[in-house]
Amino acid sequence: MSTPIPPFPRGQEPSGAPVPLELTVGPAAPQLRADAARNRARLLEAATRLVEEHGVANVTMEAVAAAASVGKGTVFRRFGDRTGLLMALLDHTEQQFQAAFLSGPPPLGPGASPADRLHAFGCRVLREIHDRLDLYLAAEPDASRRFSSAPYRVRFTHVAMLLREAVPGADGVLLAQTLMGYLEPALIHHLTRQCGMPLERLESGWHDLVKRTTCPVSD
Amino acid sequence: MSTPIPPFPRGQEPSGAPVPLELTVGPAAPQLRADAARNRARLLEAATRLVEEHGVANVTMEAVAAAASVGKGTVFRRFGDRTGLLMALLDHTEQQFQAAFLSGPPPLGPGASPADRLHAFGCRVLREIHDRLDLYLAAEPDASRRFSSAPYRVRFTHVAMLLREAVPGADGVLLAQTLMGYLEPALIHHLTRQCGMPLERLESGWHDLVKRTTCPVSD
DNA sequence: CAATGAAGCGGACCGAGGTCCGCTTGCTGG
DNA sequence: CCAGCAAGCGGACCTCGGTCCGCTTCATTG
Repeated sequence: MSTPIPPFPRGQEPSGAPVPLELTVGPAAPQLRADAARNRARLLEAATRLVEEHGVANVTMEAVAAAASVGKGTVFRRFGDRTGLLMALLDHTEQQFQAAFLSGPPPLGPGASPADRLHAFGCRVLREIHDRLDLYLAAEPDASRRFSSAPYRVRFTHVAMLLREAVPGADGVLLAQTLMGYLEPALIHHLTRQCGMPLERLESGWHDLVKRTTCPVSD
Repeated sequence: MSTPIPPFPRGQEPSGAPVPLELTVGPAAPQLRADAARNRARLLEAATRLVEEHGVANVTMEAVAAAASVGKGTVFRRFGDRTGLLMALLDHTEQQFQAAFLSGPPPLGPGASPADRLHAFGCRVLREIHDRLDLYLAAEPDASRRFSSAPYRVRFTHVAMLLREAVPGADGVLLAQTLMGYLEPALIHHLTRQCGMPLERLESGWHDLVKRTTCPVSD
């Protein structure tokens, strides 16, 4: 039961504010000191290289630290934990994706009908995760944080909003969680790699799911 | 890439047969030697006690071994890993539940309509998981095995069967995975504990989801 | 009942994630 | 330019899950 927030390791954090440090998408980066920013960049570069050389499963935190010529403690200070580091590797893509569905052109962005946006959203996520499946699997936070991570919350909120618009009477939050569940990396892994399904089938499944979800239901 | 099957630690396993060792529901228990069976029982008893005394999060494998007066290696030999041990703690309940929906009285068991059985199934699972949430959370296997565990497969197969019956035209497998996703311990944890939703709302959500899923959809 | 070998046992050992804390360094205000 | 100090650093250290392998014990067979 210790404070789970890594950015302020020694003293108490200044106030009750969470100060998300590793925002992974967010407006105000915490304004790193010059050397810290340099180390952060070196770590991300080293991690990227190691991941593509040895596969994410064989990349240890110590190895990343060594490859970046940095102490192990520095990695944890910067990224909190392994999940944080791996999520940071996905951050750039994530930001582009968020921009696309928040303010990009339709059908993903505003301008199309909510249903159409949902259809586009799922397909985009399916493809994105499918393309970098190992990384997404490894970056998956543990159960208790799965739903609190910044990227998840943004996606979830978006889906919930579209759903409320498309099917006003329903419990948008629960339906949104259900739809989000279909897009879990672990499920995509299971269906494509363990069951051998082609991605197209998952896409059809998504379209079907959206249709069923957005169709009005009696009672 | 070593053999992930723990029951045959030294030599090669006799054939290609998986021989599930920790069946966690299954017909033929592997016929343990007398001392092994005794140790298994002691371990389960010790684990149960430690879990209710200190909470599952604070129970280490070494502590369980010590409490059962057994070597640490024995715990791993018997249960494979921590997840295996925790799943074994849920096994008894799981078997009862399986019996109930496979051959018990309606609406859970055969005799009711597939839709009614689905409704009953979800509510039962929600309540069961809700009642022992911490244990279910801790016993959740890692992503790559979530869908391969015996209990999951049994439940999933059941749901898929009911769905194929209730809505013949659809992709039963994908719909079943979607419904199963709604019953994930991690999601139930998030909604009830982190969002503060009452269980009744989750149940309503399940009913709604089943309705939408089983309603015929055009095109 | 004795021999035999497979199943089981235990605890030393290992690797990796994560923490701690004394030292260093880049910023800032005087 | 200097002093002060918070931010940052690094690597020893800890914990815990998981493995290994030589020894023991149970069951079986003749």
